[in-house]
Amino acid sequence: MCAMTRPLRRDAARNRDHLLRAAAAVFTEQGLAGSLEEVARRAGVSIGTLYNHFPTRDTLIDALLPPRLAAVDGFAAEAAAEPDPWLAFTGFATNLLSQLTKDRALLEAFTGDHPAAAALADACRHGMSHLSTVLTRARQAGAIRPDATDQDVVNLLWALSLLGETTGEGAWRQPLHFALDGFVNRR
Amino acid sequence: MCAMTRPLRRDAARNRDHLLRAAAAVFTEQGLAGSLEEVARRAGVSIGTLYNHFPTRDTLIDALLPPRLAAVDGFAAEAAAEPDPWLAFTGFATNLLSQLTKDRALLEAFTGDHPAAAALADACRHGMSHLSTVLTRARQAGAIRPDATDQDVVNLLWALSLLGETTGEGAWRQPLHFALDGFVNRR
DNA sequence: CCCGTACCCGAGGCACCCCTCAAGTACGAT
DNA sequence: ATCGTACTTGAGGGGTGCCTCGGGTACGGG
Repeated sequence: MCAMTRPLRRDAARNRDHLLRAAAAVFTEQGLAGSLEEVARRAGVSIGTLYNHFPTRDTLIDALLPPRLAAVDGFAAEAAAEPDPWLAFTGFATNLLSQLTKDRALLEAFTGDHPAAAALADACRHGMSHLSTVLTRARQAGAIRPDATDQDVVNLLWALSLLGETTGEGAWRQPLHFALDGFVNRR
Repeated sequence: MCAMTRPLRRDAARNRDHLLRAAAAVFTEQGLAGSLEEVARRAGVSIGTLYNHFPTRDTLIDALLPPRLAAVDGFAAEAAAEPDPWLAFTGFATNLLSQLTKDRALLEAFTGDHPAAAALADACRHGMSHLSTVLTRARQAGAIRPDATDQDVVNLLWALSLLGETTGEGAWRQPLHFALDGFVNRR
């Protein structure tokens, strides 16, 4: 926990850094099940070295994902600052999707395709609670139809994320726009 | 083309049948990139025999998918018989999704994940034209918002299919219901 | 019943991946 | 400059999958 461990030797620190960068690239492209040998190759390092630094795939994932979660926290803050609860919700949804479709690893982390590591499970719950907050506000303001559950919204966003992952840029934007219209409360 | 080829020997016909059944199961579970050795194993046949009957993966796929397309044609007929253009559309969409989420191979065929065989490309265009027909009717009746393109609808359905494939049964039904509401024309 | 041949088998070559470990390298404290 | 050791290396064993091909099996016409 605390930084009581001796600092890494310079070459080791460099290698670890290269590995993390390479893993980010490979996981973003191939998902969390991407090839570790490919990671080592791209890092310019032997496969043995990869296993020295990260004994299991999950330790690598855990070292990699936390930074990316900052983005989601940022979206939540942005949503909290938006006075209109409906706009807060749609803005959050759009931001989240744009993030998830850019990064296959993040999507798999959120959707739990991988029996991954501790930090990951936390992250997932964290993101969900942000979404839940935004939704609750919209619901209390009467902006969202009352028969729509949190899970329905999650499923819609999840679906469009999967689409974005396979089609690449932007195919999800119009559908999201129309679909969200279907969640408006028309008393 | 015509059945000028000598009929198969009895054991060969049996093996071919077993292979097709096994392939259907494996492709439905694992997608069109599923293991051919697994197919041979489940068919109770050697891998060599599989390659005797189907020299490439695509010949196997082509022999397998056409029957399943009948279902989609049926949905289109049902939609044509429905007097209300909006109900025709939503019914068709629901039926299509329920089919695509049951069969990963069919979904991949439609979404073109696989650089597959001739019959498949036809099938895809065929299904699209059915959808286009239903949509055009709804649009001409003024039931659907005019700024929604065919592609937007396709993308939404595609997205929910992907969701259904990963979550299994039913997670797409409510989201589809709400999302379609967003496509209603509220002049 | 017999034989030609249509068909089947499965070992084996190739490629990729996971993970380990004994031997070698190079960092940095002295 | 020297040496202990933290770190790196890459061959290698085990696994899975694709596809081929030479030898064996059994079907069915005669």
